[in-house]
Amino acid sequence: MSDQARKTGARKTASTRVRTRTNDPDATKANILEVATKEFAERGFDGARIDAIADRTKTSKRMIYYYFGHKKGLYQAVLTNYYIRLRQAESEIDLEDLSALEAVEKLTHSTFDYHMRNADVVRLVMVENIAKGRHIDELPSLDPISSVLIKTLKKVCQRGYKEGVMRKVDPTRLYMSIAALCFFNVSNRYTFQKIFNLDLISPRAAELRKAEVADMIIRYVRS
Amino acid sequence: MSDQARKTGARKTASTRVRTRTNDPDATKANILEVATKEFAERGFDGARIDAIADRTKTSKRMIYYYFGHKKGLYQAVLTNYYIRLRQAESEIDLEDLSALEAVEKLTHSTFDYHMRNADVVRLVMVENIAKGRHIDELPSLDPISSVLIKTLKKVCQRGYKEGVMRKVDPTRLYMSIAALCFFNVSNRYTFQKIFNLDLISPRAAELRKAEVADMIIRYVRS
DNA sequence: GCCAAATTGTACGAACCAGTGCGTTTTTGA
DNA sequence: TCAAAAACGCACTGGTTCGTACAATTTGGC
Repeated sequence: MSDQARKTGARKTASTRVRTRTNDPDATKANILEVATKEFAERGFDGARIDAIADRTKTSKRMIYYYFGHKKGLYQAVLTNYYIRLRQAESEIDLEDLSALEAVEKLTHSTFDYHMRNADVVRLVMVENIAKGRHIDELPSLDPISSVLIKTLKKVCQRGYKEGVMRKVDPTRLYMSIAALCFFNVSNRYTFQKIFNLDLISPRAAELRKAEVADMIIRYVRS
Repeated sequence: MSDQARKTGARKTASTRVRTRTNDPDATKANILEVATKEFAERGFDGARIDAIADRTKTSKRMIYYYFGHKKGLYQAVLTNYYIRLRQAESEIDLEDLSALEAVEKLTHSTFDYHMRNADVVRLVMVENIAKGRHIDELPSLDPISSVLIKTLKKVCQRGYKEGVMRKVDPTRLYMSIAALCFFNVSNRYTFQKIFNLDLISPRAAELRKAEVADMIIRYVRS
């Protein structure tokens, strides 16, 4: 884990120094973020309790305010942190060595698995959308364009089109469809299960649905 | 509007009597529900403020508690009310006179439009899923099975299969896919727009996406 | 070793908010 | 007409929760 490296280490200003300290701000911050992520994902922005976060942290409430200023600042830090992790996960998907259709299938499978495994990320996104994106809008750092994933997918789409196995499809909109199908399974779990009495959680049901989603995407893109 | 009828009228016990009254509990309740729906959809369960609801109501906070007991009770009433309206909207879709594929297409279009037009309903569902369905679980009245929509869709699927124009597909899972694609556009509007810089709201973009979604569904079901 | 700056702990305050006590008006049924 | 029940309004409270004042400790540079 790169968290470990961060804990005993590097500052932005003096990046290679290694220190052992009892006051360890980076570790403390990381610890707070981890706990806060769970709390915000679990209860939403307004439902989240700073005291509850503080209790589960190795440190105190005072530190939360020291490092993150306000509840909103903490939440925004959680969001930023989540996007960093998401990009990492995305960039780890290797589609180069596959045929175009196989690449689309693998991407769909990976996206599905990622959403299933990271329900708290899905919930965070829901929370932010309920807030109408007002927190994420204030974050200057995330430049909207630089999504590695879309670039990769674009290449795949172009390759598939040239080889004649795929129709011409817009990569961003294709990804939106993939994301929609993968996201829904996690995001709408509780209501859909209640209303339609359908298992969405068990590993077996998940595998079945994953295949179904991939099938749907493949049928959509192939010529 | 049937609200108007309700305002000047009928009780469960004495159903045909017409009264003019200054104390009008049914209108008051309906008014509270309407305002509460907006507030809960806008701010989530924890973010919603009873005082804010009361202010926008024709009546007072005391009345909210008189009729609905607690915040939770009010929220559950809002949920129930929403499901009643949803079923109504569903039952108004007529697929009988269409060919199987046309029926699937029309259902997709209708579902898409419904979600676009009723963003507050979408938000309510998100809110309830953030709450892990704990409120909806306590509602005894909604029997999970009786979804008119699924029954209709089942007939369509069987018809299409017999006629050889459709593959064999499970109607509930098909509806899940339709719902996922339609829901996402509204639910993840803000974050998706921010990250991928994609218009999701304008009528033109909506029409385009609607056609795309329907296309995807049709390609999935046809043989 | 010593000082300024960076960290951390404790206890508290002020605002906010769900929910209520109590009194008043309106309606219903006889 | 009258009493009981239902519908309504005002003002308040008790608990919760974000955020902070203040004091104490630790660290890095000299």
